[in-house]
Amino acid sequence: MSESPIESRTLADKVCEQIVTAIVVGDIPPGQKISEPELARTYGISRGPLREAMRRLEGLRLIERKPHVGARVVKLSIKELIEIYRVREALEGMACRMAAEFMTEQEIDALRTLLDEHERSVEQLDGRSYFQKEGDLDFHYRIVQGSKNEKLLELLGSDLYHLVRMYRYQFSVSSSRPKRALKEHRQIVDAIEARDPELAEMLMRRHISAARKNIEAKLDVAPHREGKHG
Amino acid sequence: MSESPIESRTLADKVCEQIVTAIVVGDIPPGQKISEPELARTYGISRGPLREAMRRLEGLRLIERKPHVGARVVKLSIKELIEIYRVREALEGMACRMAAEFMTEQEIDALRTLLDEHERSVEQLDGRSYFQKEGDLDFHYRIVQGSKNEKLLELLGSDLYHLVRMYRYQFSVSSSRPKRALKEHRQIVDAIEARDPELAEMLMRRHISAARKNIEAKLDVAPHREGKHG
DNA sequence: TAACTCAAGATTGTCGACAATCTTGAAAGA
DNA sequence: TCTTTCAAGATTGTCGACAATCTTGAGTTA
Repeated sequence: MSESPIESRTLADKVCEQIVTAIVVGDIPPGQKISEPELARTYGISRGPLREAMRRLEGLRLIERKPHVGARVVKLSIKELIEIYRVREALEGMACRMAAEFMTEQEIDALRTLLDEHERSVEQLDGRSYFQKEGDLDFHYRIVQGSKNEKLLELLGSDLYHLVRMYRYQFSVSSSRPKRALKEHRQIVDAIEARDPELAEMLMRRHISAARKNIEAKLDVAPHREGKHG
Repeated sequence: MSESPIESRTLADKVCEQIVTAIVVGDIPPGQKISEPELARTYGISRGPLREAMRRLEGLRLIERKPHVGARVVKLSIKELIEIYRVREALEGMACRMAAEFMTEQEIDALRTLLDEHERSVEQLDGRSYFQKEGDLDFHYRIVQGSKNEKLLELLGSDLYHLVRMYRYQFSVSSSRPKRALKEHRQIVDAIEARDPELAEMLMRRHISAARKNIEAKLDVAPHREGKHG
């Protein structure tokens, strides 16, 4: 099945992946204008595949293009971050509901194992490094997988995933209360294991909603106004 | 501001729009393999912009590409249709909740006017033509706009919109009970006007969930199995 | 007869060059 | 001095051609 490391991935795909990482971790800063010939030289390819990669980045909402003007890396705003949390609340709530129906026992066990690892990580490292970044995303990603709904996986796992990572890296937004978050994660797994879709959805929505409100409070954002300048 | 009919839309954009319509209404049938040189000749452009357009179609999930093999129009399946309804239930539910908070009085009035038009359409045409296709989408689209959440608008209005239209055209899926649907629409607007987010979300979710269950029952789909051959 | 090999054809991926558009900086005029 | 105009430069959009890969059909062999 997966023994042949299919190198038939096209140049555009590989370069796209590299640029995604470069943007997410901040090597290419937000707001930066992107010069096609320059980037093409940087990655040693022609403008053709580079433009294909950029079109894909546009689909991921990581860059914005204007005809005859050029492309620039999106600049993150608090407003958009809040909006994304609303979307996640809706989508991941539904995913959690369906995970309570369709997740297999093995997947649930693996989820518990993951939470045990997180607990050790929280205790040892005072909850700084892993858990707050990729680890938390791991948990959420697995639940989305457990929903067995490929559309949800596409939207959350492919479209929003990179943006969420970008925010975490650049704004250092993270649960800021790892132990509380971990406890909520355990409650969610309990609900899934109990095959209680209603409860599972409610807990996930509260979990994400709490994170959003935490950010709103921290950054003193009036939630009912549309702050144009972040 | 908006007096100059900016024709600076690129070739790829215009052709992309044409191909979207061609796919949605079935001029290019599902499963059809797409030949780049042929399509390029058809629309009188070169392969360069055509490939850009196709990359965009891929982002809209209207075609699927495999490296070195080619692209083909997605073939719709009942399974995917059901999945989309789940996504819509989650996303439009949230949109409706937020619309109850942020929609302006003018927008609510316009929504009522739209429903009046729908009612006439339902009475006169026995609910066949307009209401069952674009009209219903109008209603849902306006509520998403009313949420004032641009991410929701992106996901529902740009990404899922064309797929939903495609299903409507090709499977003739429509509420099949226009009067019932219209009544539910009115209830939703009532909740929005009453500024009751909880109720608004619940009604919208029930509205979409009912449509999904209706399809499942009609097409005799076991909702808990993953039917591979649609 | 069935399965395998391989070569011809077609298709996609990639490249470099030209044309159209936008941005800039300086020069001219009020 | 400030505003306007315009031309040079750079950047993006478009095109045609070449290279790499896949698909196909015929031919060969067990």
